[in-house]
Amino acid sequence: MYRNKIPLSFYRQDDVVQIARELVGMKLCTKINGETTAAIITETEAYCGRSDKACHASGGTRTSRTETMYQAGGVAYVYLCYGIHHLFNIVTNVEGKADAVLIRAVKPIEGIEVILERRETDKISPLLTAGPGRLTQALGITTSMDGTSLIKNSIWIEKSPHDEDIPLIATTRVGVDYAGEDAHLPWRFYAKESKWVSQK
DNA sequence: CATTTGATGTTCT
DNA sequence: GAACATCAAATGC
Repeated sequence: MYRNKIPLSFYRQDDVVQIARELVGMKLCTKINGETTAAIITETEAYCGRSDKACHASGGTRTSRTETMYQAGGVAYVYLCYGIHHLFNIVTNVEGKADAVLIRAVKPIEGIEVILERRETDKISPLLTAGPGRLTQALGITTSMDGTSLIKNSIWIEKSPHDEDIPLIATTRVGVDYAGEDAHLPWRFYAKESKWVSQK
């Protein structure tokens, strides 16, 4: 069942923007307290530690929070946003280069009942998992998973059969107005035909 | 419908 | 003390 797991070599490539593009359509899986959930990634954003003012690690600043991003690609970077929401990122590139891809929206495909329970609702709609704070709650991802390897069996990503040739929209990232010029970079990607995205 | 506001914790000034 | 990669509920048309 785990044979389609994405290898570390994928995460350690240099071009974080290209990785963000390729992640759309792949399958994000979690297994927490014995409960497995899985969802197709529909929306991502790229953050580049060296040149991008929107990145927490811009300009090479290292803090205890961002230290995870400086690890070699293939681990989870999870941090708390606005004191409430856990945001899930995938660390990329080699050790010392702090790049990451934020997962902003997914479409649930396995473990729907568990997801409904975690979200405290009984309605299946994009409100369930479209939005960076929503999908982490739905899949059970919290800051305690910060630094977790993506080739182990609590969080991982698999290739899914239909992840080629999905029409993508490239546009500007959300909520990064403070980043000046870098706020205009077209580093947000989402599946054009999917309803499971955070906003158009 | 659109817009505003309260919740809430970690980081940095 | 301010800012922050957000969400949901409340308020204003």
